[in-house]
Amino acid sequence: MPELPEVEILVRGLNRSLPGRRILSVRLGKTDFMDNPAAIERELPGLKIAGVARRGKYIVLGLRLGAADGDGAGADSALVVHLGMTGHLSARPAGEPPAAHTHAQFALDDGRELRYTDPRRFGRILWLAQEALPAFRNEIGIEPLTTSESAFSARIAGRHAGIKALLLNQRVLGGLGNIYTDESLWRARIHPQRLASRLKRAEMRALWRAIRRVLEAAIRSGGSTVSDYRNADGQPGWFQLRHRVYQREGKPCFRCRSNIRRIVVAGRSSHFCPQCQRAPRKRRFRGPTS
DNA sequence: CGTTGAACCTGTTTGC
DNA sequence: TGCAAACAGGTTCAAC
Repeated sequence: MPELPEVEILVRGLNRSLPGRRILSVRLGKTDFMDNPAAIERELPGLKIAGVARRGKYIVLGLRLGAADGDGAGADSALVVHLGMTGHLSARPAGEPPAAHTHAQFALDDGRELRYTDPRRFGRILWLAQEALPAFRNEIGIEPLTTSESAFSARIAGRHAGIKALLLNQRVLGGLGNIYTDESLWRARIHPQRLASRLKRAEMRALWRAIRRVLEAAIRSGGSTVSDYRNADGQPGWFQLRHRVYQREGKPCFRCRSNIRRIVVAGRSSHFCPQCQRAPRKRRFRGPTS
């Protein structure tokens, strides 16, 4: 469910009610997707949630030992959550029966429980001490919404790799997934199989602008709900109604009415307009020619 | 460096 | 109707 816009909307929602709450106790279910479940059970009880932030697709709950109320700055440690494909995080009344596949429950001091639910368990949960936070943040690439175009170019230009693979690489750019990669490439009129090193300067600029505009528009629409995404209040997003290519195979392009196609690029379903997004001359990895 | 395919796990949709 | 295959918002790792 989760790419940058969905995580951002969720983080904003969590930030409306979590800061200042204290974690009373922890209950874990299946823990095979957690880095160190014992540390989570040991460290979290008694800590206060200072604030909720986002880094790429990760949710970072800043935790603090002290009694001083928080503005989110200066956390002593953090609970870091990645939603994978099907993860959900929400605060529910403690008396409410947990949804199926709820694997973590954090009892709060206001009668609610912060619950993590994830049928496929492709998500990730870890606890990081303050000293480990900078290294964690550095593993993730630039933030699309708060970084300059020149920083983006520096990370992309000249690299001998497919542009789709680069945009999906979280060490290059933090937050883009399959939906927003396809949507951005369509807006920039760049074929997903193009090589980054072959992009012209104008194309790089168009791509950067497309990424930012798509992400900002998606956030304004509350994110995309393709199947089961819900925000902190349990509400779906609406940006899926504005998708131009994602899951629109065989439907007409919004610009030229050509039929949208779907091929596999970088191991992922990739949707594009064959007319607006011209294929590179030398197609990579073709079968024998006839 | 780069690419591909498989693996991780469950649920839903599609096809025969 | 029933069962199998395909597919899914993500990441990681082995192999080449």
